[in-house]
Amino acid sequence: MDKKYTIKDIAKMAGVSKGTVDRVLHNRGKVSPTALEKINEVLNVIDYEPNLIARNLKNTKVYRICVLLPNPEIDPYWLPCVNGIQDAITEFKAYSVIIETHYFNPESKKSFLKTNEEIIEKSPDAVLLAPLFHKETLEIIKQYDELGIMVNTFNNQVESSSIKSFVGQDLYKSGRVAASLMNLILPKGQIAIIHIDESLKNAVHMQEKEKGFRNYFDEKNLSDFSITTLKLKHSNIESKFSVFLEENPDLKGIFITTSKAYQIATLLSSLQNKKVALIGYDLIEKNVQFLNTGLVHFLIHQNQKRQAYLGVSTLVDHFLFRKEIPDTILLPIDIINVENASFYVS
Amino acid sequence: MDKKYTIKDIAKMAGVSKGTVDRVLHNRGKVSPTALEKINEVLNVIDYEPNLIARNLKNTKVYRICVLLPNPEIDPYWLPCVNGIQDAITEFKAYSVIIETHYFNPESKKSFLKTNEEIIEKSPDAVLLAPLFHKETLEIIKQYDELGIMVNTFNNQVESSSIKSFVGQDLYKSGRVAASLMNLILPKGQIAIIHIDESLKNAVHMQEKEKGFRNYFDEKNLSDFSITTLKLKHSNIESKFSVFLEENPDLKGIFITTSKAYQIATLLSSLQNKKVALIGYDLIEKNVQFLNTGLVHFLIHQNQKRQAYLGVSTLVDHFLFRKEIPDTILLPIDIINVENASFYVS
DNA sequence: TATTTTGGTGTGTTCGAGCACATTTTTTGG
DNA sequence: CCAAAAAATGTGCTCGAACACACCAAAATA
Repeated sequence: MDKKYTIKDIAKMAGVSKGTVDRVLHNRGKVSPTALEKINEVLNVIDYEPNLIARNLKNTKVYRICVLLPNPEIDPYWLPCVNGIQDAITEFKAYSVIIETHYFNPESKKSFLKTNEEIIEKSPDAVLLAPLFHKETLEIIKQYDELGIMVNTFNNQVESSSIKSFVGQDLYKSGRVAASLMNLILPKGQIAIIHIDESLKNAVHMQEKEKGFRNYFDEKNLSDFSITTLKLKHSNIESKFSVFLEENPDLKGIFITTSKAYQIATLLSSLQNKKVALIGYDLIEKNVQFLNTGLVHFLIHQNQKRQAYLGVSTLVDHFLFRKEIPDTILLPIDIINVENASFYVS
Repeated sequence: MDKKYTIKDIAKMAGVSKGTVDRVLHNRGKVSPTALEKINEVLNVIDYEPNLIARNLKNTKVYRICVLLPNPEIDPYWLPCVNGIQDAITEFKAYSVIIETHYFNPESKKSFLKTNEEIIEKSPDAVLLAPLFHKETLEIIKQYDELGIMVNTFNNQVESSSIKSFVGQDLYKSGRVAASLMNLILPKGQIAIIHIDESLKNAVHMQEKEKGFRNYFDEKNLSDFSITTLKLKHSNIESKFSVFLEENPDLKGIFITTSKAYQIATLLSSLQNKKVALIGYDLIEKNVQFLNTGLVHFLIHQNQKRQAYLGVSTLVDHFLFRKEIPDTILLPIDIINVENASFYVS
């Protein structure tokens, strides 16, 4: 159990050459029954594990992994992902992999398609993408599939047999988690679900969260609550939200399904006498600030950094160390309040 | 940026031999200023990263890492740690490391010392230990230090310059997290902090949590709360706790500082009309069951599995890949309720 | 019987870093 | 100026797996 055996050791023990052992280990045939038996006997006794380091040294192929995600300068939501990818690049720079990041404009399907064309030009071994646009994603996945390029996704789930793996969160469940926390803060009253988003690209995301949130209250038969949905865009937040507040003076809680909770918190902070429970998503700086001031009660951590990191690292582990790629990696739904936030912000 | 450069490439570019490049890279001296300059010029232009795989291949030393922790058959609290170590063993079995687990009886200082002697016999390169007994730990750490054996710790923090690293949680902060959740569940009333433990070995653990818990309420000047501490042992839980309940009929919440919340929950479940908020530690099966039935409101996840895994993996990364070992790894204080529990139980 | 085809086996080289040692060049001192 | 010492540089081997290829036998074919 102590020693690490090598092919040479096995060869010596079985009284054959390392070439024969190698043929047995890889079922390459051309081995006599006598030799096969002798080698198998040895293999049954010892616990042979091929040295991964030596195995890889011979492999001079440089694997190329392209990551495709929205430009974080346009939407800072994606900044943590870039950091996660950067971590992976640093970690794996000493190995024969090249990890490249490509940005597209999250407001433009055209940009998404164009960036994919650029990636295909580079003929990578795998791509990791944030498939914001459903229809377009299916189109380009078909192309990748034909070219034999492996496709992994993160953040958004798209059903396709050509997608090898998905890293993300169970959004429905995360809506339920938010609901359970809201239920804890409030004994009863009116709750608003607010979707803040520029385009419809996150529609599925937000809907799943809403479903989970509503389902929690439905299931519990909590008739003391009434739930309203409100859709906002950046351009109309202030006006539309103030109207909503006026029309619903008894509003007790708000669940914001995107990372823009700070925008609602900002508006509420100007109305001193308003006391509304806020639950939102993502540990971006502005949100954490409002967590500290007490205006935001809970944040749900989507851990995009780790999503992106895992998306890349499973690919690297696959190419370099022949590890299996899991179909789905669902990250835990971390509950964050002011007391434990500091351990999650990297 | 694309190609991975090798020492041979650098040698060719600088017009010298790979031996000279090697001497420059390792400051081994015996290099003329002319050669040094030529090589440095090349190094400034390209981005050389030595191939970790090749570097390690030459290193035939088999590193031995011994892990020392309480026998999980005596205290199942340690079962997740064993799983974490098992994960590490599986992951690293193809590398030149041997990871061994040694158990001691958590009730016996003698057993702790004896197991340490056994480990010293094996002359490992590093040990990872759960330092349950403070005084004894300092003793044996001295021995390890003299033998040049690296010592890392997890679960319990012990201050010593001879300890290279600690993986665990900020217990004070975790007490505060528990308090913040309790404060959310209860508007006011009496709260009990219950320590359930057979021996005093976890005294520091429990005290720190209590400190954090009390500090939260002190800081907020929440005079609507009164906090009592109760110490229990397995043998007297039932009797002592029922007496306590009778004497404190207005008890509204209980914070259990160990993983034994299920024991309190069991007792409370027999008293139907009692409605007390329970917050405890650790996602052991019985605790999660009570989370599901609603008797336990929150659990704080100490993530022992990951603690143990990280304790081992940082050592392996250090020996094999020359990674730095961080002084302290503080895992996040995960807040668990019935809705997100399933993502954390491994 | 001579020659090709197989089946079975062992040998040798490669990967990149690291280091020991051999070789060449330069410097020093008598 | 030459020998010896010192400095600088290059060569060659090693690690373990993987695979190409060389080799030798026995069997199949001409």
